[in-house]
Amino acid sequence: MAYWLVKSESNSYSINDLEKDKVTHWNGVRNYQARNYLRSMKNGDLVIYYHSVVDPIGIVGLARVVKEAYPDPSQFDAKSEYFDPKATKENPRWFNPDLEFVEIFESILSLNDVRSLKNTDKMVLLQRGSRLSVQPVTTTEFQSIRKAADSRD
DNA sequence: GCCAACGTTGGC
DNA sequence: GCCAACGTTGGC
Repeated sequence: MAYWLVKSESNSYSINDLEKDKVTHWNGVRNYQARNYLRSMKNGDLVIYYHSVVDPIGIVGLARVVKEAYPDPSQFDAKSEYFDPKATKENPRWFNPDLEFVEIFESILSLNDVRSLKNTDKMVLLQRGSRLSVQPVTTTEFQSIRKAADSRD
């Protein structure tokens, strides 16, 4: 099993929205590296949910992969902001998995909180200039975050 | 609001 | 295929 991290702005799709929806198609990503990670996700992988840009910024909870990547329908929709004229149904460009809600942490782990944990110094999230909205997370990184979240209730 | 960092585009 | 210009991301 692998671990991942996804970013979302809480005013567009927060973890509370995911809790309400139970499952969502993680679509609208238009970056090739992020897409490649999305296509690598396997059923059962755990996904750290991160709220970016909008305060409070930080890690807010967990999701799980429940359906492996399939074509993002919005790429074919000329009315969608995610429309891609170069994508065809025979040769789609963008693929996304379904994620289901797992849990909301007792409190948000800020970037500084994450920095202060053991084994997180190599996390993609903390690297200078890192803008990827889908990132791989190692087992040790995940365990540090899991432990920090559990010690806060 | 600033701006560093990065990705994408397009002229050549 | 290079690379300058531009647009976007995202923390502060």
